[in-house]
Amino acid sequence: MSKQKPFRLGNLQLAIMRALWSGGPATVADVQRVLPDRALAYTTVATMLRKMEERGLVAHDKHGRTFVYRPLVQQHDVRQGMAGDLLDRLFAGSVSSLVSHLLSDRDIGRDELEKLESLIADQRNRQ
Amino acid sequence: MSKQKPFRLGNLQLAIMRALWSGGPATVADVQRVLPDRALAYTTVATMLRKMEERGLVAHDKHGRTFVYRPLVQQHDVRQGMAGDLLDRLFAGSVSSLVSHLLSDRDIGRDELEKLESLIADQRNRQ
DNA sequence: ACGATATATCTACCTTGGTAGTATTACCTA
DNA sequence: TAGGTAATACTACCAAGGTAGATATATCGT
Repeated sequence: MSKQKPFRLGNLQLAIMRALWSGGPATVADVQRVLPDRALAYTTVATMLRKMEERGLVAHDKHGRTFVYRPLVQQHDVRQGMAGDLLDRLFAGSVSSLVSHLLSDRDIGRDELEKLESLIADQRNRQ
Repeated sequence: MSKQKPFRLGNLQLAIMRALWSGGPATVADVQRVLPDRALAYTTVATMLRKMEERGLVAHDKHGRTFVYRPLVQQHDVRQGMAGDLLDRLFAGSVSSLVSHLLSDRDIGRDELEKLESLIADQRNRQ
């Protein structure tokens, strides 16, 4: 578990990964269409996907002459990497400190709170 | 509260901010000396501090002809900004989802768990 | 068969973080 | 007062994220 380097993804790269994770393999046009609000040029998306392929984040298969991209890294790993990175760099590894900041800044619903409670209860039983 | 743009700080910038937050106002030499392991050239630190001043992250006063830098942004705000940013970009705002990833990836001590519990209890009572 | 459209490739540019060398200037000390 | 030291200023460079234009090419509908 947990030894890949910490996946420092930019905003656009993350948006693209999200699109691929949730929507499955997609062409450049697909990704462009699904990208939220941001009206990006087709070539911008194409260029970004090419750069991401170089970095090993995605891969493509050819359907006819069209590239169909798919994610190579899993959402879980990216989440793990980036969250752990932030935790260490900004909160010295203290989860409670991180959560404390989040709770004080945001409105958290009752259901979220309940989920948190049961997460912690589970963790307790596990130790 | 919470409307400043999301403070995207790099690694070195964060390290420098941490030094200023915890050690108080400092000269370039101070910061260089205190920076962990990384043996950076004096001018590297100086350049970074100048760039950070342009961005409004720090400011300096003159003691004689020596610059003494101090933080302009608070640790709390940076934490808030970066944590909230990550939360939205990667976990669709779900704190429980973030915590779930963190708990499954790391060894959390009993004391941390207890702090988390009481944080959540407090939040419950507040609603 | 032809033209419009979709697709991919290539190239270029800007910004920011990061790193540092060189040059200049002020200051202190012998 | 001359020379070393420490500080700032200036400039340059690289990598990566992001953005897109221009160009070439394939494909599809009429």
